[in-house]
Amino acid sequence: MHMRLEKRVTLKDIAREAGCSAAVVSTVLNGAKGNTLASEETHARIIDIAKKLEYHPNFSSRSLKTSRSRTLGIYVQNVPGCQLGNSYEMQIFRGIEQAARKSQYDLLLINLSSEGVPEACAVKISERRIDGVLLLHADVNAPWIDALLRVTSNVVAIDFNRPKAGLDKMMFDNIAAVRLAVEHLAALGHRRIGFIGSCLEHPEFDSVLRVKSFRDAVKEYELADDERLVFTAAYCPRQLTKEDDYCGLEGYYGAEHFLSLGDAAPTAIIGYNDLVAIATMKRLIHERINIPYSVSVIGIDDSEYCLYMDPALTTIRHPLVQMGYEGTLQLIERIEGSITGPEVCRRFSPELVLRESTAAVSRSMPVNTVINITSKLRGKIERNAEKQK
Amino acid sequence: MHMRLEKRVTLKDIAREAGCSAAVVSTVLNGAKGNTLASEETHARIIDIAKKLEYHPNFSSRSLKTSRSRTLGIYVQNVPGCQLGNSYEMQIFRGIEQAARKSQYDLLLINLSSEGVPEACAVKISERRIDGVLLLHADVNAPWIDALLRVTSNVVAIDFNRPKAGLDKMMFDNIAAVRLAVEHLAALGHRRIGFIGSCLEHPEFDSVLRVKSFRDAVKEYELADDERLVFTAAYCPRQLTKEDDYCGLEGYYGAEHFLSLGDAAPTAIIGYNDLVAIATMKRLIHERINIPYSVSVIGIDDSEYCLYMDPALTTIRHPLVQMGYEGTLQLIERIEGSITGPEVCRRFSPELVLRESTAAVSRSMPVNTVINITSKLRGKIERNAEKQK
DNA sequence: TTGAAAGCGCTAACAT
DNA sequence: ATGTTAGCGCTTTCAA
Repeated sequence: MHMRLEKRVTLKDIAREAGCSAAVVSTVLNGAKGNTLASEETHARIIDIAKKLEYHPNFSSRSLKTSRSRTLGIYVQNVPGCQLGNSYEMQIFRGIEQAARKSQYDLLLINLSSEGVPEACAVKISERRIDGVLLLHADVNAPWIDALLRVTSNVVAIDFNRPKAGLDKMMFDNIAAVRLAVEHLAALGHRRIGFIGSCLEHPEFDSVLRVKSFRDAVKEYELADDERLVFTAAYCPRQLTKEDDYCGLEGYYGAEHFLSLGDAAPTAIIGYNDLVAIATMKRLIHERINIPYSVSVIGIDDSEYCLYMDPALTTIRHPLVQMGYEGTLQLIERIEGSITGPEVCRRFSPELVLRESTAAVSRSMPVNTVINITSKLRGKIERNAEKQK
Repeated sequence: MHMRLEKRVTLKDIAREAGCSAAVVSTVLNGAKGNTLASEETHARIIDIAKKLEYHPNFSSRSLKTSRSRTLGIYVQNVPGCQLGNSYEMQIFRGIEQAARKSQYDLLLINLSSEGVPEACAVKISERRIDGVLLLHADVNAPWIDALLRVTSNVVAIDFNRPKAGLDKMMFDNIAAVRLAVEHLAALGHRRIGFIGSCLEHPEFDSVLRVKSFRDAVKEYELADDERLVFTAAYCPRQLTKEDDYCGLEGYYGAEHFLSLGDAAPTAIIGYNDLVAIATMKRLIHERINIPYSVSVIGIDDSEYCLYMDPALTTIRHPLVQMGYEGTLQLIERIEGSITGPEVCRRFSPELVLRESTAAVSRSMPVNTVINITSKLRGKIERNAEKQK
């Protein structure tokens, strides 16, 4: 019972039914390539019959003929130990799917997480005549990318920030993101803002950029320019590993560091990502420090966890769905040849997501800070509704 | 520059180079179908040349000939408003990917979240000669499923619990999950356990099953059998909507209900899923109730949020990766005809994930319960390591 | 042990 | 306006 072999309807079937040749049917069904080859009448008749017979073109056949497959490959770089990527990727996927559907492309999953061989993309291009590839936070400087680019120029990298020539890139504007966080806190009256960066030996490009942006923003907004307010490996009690980093451990150590500063402690803390900010919050809460009334905390990324924290974490959001969407449209344009120019590199603007972990600077801590949980959940509902568009 | 049209190597190229016909090359490269048709020598030579020329078979061509595509379709049902599905699906995806890779199948994304037409699966089968379909928590009773089953029997539903004939199912053992939660709490000495079920007008099959399982487990473990300890719509101050449910709002109301019970309040609470348990925790924390020393809280599902809660939420885990993996192997066996029997329905066992939100029943609340965050994070690290296998 | 040939379903150049 | 034809790359039967 493994295959129901009822014969599928082909062009020939339609041709027979319509009393014409398969070629006519083909041209009619493919939109007649501009010129109205078939007569009004046959045209209508063929369309009719195709519908009646529930005709679906055989893509293999078409692909064999045209060397195109109307398929986009998705390659997600496996970031070991990173569990948080999940919802990230899914959001980008949503954008990709929307754009692909709109343009009638299908999506082939080339790599998600497994021990995927790096040359997988090139292989799929060869085997399946994939038309192009979407790279999700891939290490664009890996040698296999160059090999891939030698095979095709239909490659778009989504959510990666390293400079790299030869492919289109959809990037998150890290600089603007940090500036937005600083701006938000400054507007709330904070003057001493702490920043917790990555404590890896070789931090990701992203986090380096964020630390730098913070220092710039501090100057721009004329805030306390105190080196102790930037927590990085120098202050970290030990060299962190990748795993520590994915857990946001620097948030823990960073909080302790800031706590040790006494009067010089910041009144607001920016985590270089949400996980760090969350760990920071936990450490502060254990110290019975009220967030946000004693210290404000803000993250970057808007991962799903933010919403379930208590208080819910204010953060800076990537427009991930949009990045997926635009990246896919870009790729399709390349494929269809309407873009032939040099690579484009679009930078997507961050957005402040106001929740409960930031507040105006204040010295008095309210005695009871029971926050109605429904207000928080309401936020999620609205966000969902908006996402459903 | 939209396509590099360097000609791909074909069987013919190899044949020419090897001085034999394409037919021989084909048989050799396809594993010679058991019998050693080609001479030892030509065999080796052909393999060699294929490697040298970096030959990759053209799948379209093969598919055109065989009507098979070595492709599995993935259809993820769009559950409106449900953001939490993300990491769920990704975990199942991982399992699917592993199995598919192992068996050399590729994965086509048929539907993720958009307004995907329900007949999409059947269309892809027709157009792309997809060999089978994986349904992720789809509503198996939707009419389009029947239409699909009329086209193919190569359909496996993953993570769905409604009874349904005609397709293979990989299901989560809800009954065992609830029993496991109860068992864990009972072992900790709890005798009055509260359960918070869904408060929807028409709750999902899952949650109904979980409530029922709870009542059974209460009898089995001879716990306090007090109707007030089962919070469902009857006690809910208002009829909840789907969105409220996805936010776990019943956890909020459930906690209030239990709080109002005074001496009859439970010493431990089970949320019918993690979100509910999380909302319960929040409500209790706002009431300054210590978790786990005054009240234990446990969830079901093991969503990623659990780990970032404070205290980290003890829960019952779905073996999602495994369900994806096994479901895919099952589908492939169907496709390849090694299974022709009636549908199988595998039920996957839950697993207790011990974190910090449950503890032995106690009347004395410790004054200071600062938990070292590193122990918690350590848990994540180990889990990650284990997942990397 | 190897080769010739047919054909999967479609497209596109060319002929009518 | 419509038909004929060749061929995309592969598998597979049958013949040599």
